[in-house]
Amino acid sequence: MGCKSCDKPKPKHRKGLWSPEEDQRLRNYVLQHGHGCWSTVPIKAGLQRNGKSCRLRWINYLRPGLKHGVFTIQEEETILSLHRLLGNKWSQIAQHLPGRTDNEIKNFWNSYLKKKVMKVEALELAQINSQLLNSAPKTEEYSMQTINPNTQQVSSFQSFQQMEDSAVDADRSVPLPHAPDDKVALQSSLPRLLFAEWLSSDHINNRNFVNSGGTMAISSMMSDNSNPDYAFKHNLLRDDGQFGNEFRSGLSNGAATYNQKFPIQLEQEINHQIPAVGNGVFDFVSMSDICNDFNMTHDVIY
DNA sequence: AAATCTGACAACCGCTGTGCC
DNA sequence: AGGCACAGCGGTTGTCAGATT
Repeated sequence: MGCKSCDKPKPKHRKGLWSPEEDQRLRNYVLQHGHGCWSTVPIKAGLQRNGKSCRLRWINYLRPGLKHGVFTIQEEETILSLHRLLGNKWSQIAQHLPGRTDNEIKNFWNSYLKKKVMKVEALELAQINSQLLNSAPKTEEYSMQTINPNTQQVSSFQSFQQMEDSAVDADRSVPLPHAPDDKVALQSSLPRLLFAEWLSSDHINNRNFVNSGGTMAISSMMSDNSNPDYAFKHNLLRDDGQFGNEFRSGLSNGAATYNQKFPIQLEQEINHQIPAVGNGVFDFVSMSDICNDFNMTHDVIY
């Protein structure tokens, strides 16, 4: 004895590429009636497809207003920036590229952009290695004079434009100062580092990042959800102008260290070093300040 | 000229989230 | 509360055309 649902004859759905006639039927139907419930569309439109397939075909190919063809340089840069910010969130990336679908962007990334990024990162890594070999610091600590703002970042979260530029423009090296008086100059020359996971989708969707002078800063949304409007800015420079231990550990251990260690460490420091707040080691800043000060080409989102 | 390789794109599959009953 | 249907998403696979051997 079988159950009723099992006895239902399963309709044979066509698979594979869509024919022009199928496209025409689907287009006509949706334009006239709207899609409503997609599972009923193929029946009403007289198609041998399942609803899911119809939905996908409409969204990715037939929907009015879609762009097809080559991605522009601007679109490419947007995808790179947003991918750094959001990761493989193709639908969210697609929202910023009118006329492009998530599927199209995903394919473009997998077939072209990913390779391009990997190539540049490999180049960057080789450059870092050769610089480290050449500078040969005497101790485990990195000498302030040998740190190049373009290369002190771990390659995986460096601005794509910076990576490309740094490969051809060695003059960007900024001599790093010893004296605290030079701290401001140093801070204004260094890129900021902002982790995407600390931004809400509202910040991502609604903010334009504009330039103003910069400080070397790690900006973090507080993990305390009761205070969502404030972030913590950690300058990573002690008052003597040297990098703190956190920065050195980030440098020597790679991106994972930043990502995993800093929120915890910051919380500990917030709890135990409150007197430091406001003197240049820690500063409270609003999330909007971070967004307004952030520059997509100078600073780095990870 | 034929076989093979490669890249780009289209479509499918499986999982998750959401709303409704 | 739980089951179901549906939409949406991201990873993967299939297909095809052009390039290469």
